[in-house]
Amino acid sequence: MTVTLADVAARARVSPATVSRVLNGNYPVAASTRERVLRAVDELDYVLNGPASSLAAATSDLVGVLVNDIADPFFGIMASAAQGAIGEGAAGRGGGEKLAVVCNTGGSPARELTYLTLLQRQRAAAVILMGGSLEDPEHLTATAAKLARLAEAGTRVVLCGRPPVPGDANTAALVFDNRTGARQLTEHLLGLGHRRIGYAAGPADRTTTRHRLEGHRAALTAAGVPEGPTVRGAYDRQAGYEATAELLARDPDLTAIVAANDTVALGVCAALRDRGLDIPGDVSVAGFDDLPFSVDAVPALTTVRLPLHGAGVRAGRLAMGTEEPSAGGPETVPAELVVRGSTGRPRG
Amino acid sequence: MTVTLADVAARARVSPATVSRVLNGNYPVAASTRERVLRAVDELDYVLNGPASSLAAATSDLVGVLVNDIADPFFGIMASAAQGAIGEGAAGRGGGEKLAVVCNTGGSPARELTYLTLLQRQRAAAVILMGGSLEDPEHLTATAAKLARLAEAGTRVVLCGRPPVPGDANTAALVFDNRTGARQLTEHLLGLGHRRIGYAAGPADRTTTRHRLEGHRAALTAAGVPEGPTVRGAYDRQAGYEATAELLARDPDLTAIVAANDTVALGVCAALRDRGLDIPGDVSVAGFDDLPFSVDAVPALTTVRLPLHGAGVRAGRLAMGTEEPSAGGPETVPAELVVRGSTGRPRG
DNA sequence: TCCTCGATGGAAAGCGCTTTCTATCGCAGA
DNA sequence: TCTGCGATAGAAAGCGCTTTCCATCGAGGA
Repeated sequence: MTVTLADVAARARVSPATVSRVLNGNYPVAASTRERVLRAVDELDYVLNGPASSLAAATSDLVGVLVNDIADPFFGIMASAAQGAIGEGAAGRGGGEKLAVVCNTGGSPARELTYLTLLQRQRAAAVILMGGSLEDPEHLTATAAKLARLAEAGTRVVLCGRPPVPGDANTAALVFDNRTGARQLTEHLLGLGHRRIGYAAGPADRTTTRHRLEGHRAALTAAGVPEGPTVRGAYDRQAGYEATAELLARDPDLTAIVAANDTVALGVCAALRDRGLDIPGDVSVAGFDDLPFSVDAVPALTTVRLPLHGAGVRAGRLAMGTEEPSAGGPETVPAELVVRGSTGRPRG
Repeated sequence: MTVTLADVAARARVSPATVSRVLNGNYPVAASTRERVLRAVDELDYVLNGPASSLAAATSDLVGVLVNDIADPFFGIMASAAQGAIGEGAAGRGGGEKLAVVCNTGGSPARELTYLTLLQRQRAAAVILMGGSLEDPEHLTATAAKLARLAEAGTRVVLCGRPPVPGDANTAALVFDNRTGARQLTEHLLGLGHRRIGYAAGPADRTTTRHRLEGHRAALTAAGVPEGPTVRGAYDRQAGYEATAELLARDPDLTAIVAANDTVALGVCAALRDRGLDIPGDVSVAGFDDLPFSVDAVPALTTVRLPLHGAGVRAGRLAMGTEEPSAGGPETVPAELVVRGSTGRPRG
């Protein structure tokens, strides 16, 4: 029925061992033999049995990329970059063809753990966790334990945009400098003269949410400006829309609103427009991430750029083992303020 | 070192066979025994060896979802929906925990084939191909052959947003009604009085591009209106930006531009704005897909809505086998015209 | 000319699980 | 009390590959 290694061996008049060696290319095989084997493979249209191979070799070519929301370009861009890096890495070396797959956790801790277990089952070669995580102690512990087991079993673990597990200095980690980015953004607003700034935050208990909020507050504190209203919501446009109403209700004299990210900012803009408020004339708006559509908003969004593509590539290479993690703990991915039309001086 | 089935069996004082049966739940095991086994599993923190299991059972729990561009929400939304459906399907049944993974082909035929092979290696339970495909005869043949082999090996194949392979009536297929959607869109423009309509098309040789263009032309032909300029480009914002310059150069009196999709439309809008043209006062703009950000464009984009989420869910269920494909060939997913502010009557 | 070593190829022992095929046990029917 | 059957559990044979020994064959070196 299905063609096996043995069939190929028989056709090429060699032993199964030789076929295996030709396919894996990690053992000297005479050129003529190799060619004969490859021809047989071709003629029989043979495809290696992955499970059998993984079982015998005790490794697999699967690389898992866990993301919080695959429908969000923030993750899409990083995942795409990582997948690209993993693909080209494979092309570079001889037989290391890796299957990079992305798994969508939907931000659910349970699904995250499930995927991690499934990946562990598959004896994945590497796992990349992208994006902030829930700050629930229980989940953190469970995740840390899972990652430790994975690492122990030989799976390379890479954290990308998620703080490193405390006490575990040896898994590669890329952390986004959300704090500094957020701080610069608020400083920019402060510099323009804003003193009443609302904040449309992301979901509670998420590292990304917390870090951005901390940066925001740090800027405020440093400038001696009192903190304005803050409301929390999901990382989507509707949350931004709703947050705006709430923010304005709490302080009708707001002159600026900082959003958890660009998507939320879009919702904020929509809400403002619907109330007949001008951006940035009446209220300035700022986002975060600098996703592709941000420049197309009207007015274009002031935001903080994160080198998502670059981070994804780096994560992919770390996962492939083609690049080594930096020696001194987690690497910081810098954030860069991008000023556009959605922020301006407050009226008055 | 690593815990195996045998270890669990020893601890629970049963045979490996029994442990396997408890884990797979497809054979009667006395409640007391089952409990003892489960406790042992828990105590030893046992995780099934996927490759071994797949090898012995000749099946795996992997479901591959191939998309053209994971950074594009068009695919992100569908993939997310499919993954959700596959996850919940697993929760519903007893042990059918499936690992839905998305693979990013980047629109490259070669990568598509590579992923298909890799999935075939893994003896994937199902494969979902999302989005239009390249219309190169050679690639079509190769893909069809690959899919046939997969199906033959027991992998369920689902096409979502891609035309069915000719001559293969038995793989499940969901086809988007791009033609009708595009036609309605252009009819809408025609109804508003537009007679000089430019078209910013997607990449050549792609089914999606062709179908949308055909619908557009059909509307034009039916109305006896001559076709305006058409330029092709990628499915991204920059392509739209550049296409606009070209379109306007070819016909400075254009009163409307139809874009291949919403992302391209955003680029068109940006280009128009940069030239000081009003939308829709000077030029009307229309997109396709109705991605989430379309409503946030200013003015909000007139577009054609495709039920991406629903299609993704359906594809996921077909892949799981929890829903049967419709009997009479491929299912058509309807497109719906959504009129918003970016289209209006031409001046004069 | 004999021996040693490098280059190749084969034999065979698993990798950890699933799944027949059997064996056992207890109880209902006769 | 004996037979038979349903319900469980175990034994053992692989699933298709990788990889560690070994065996073989020439070609130099002594």
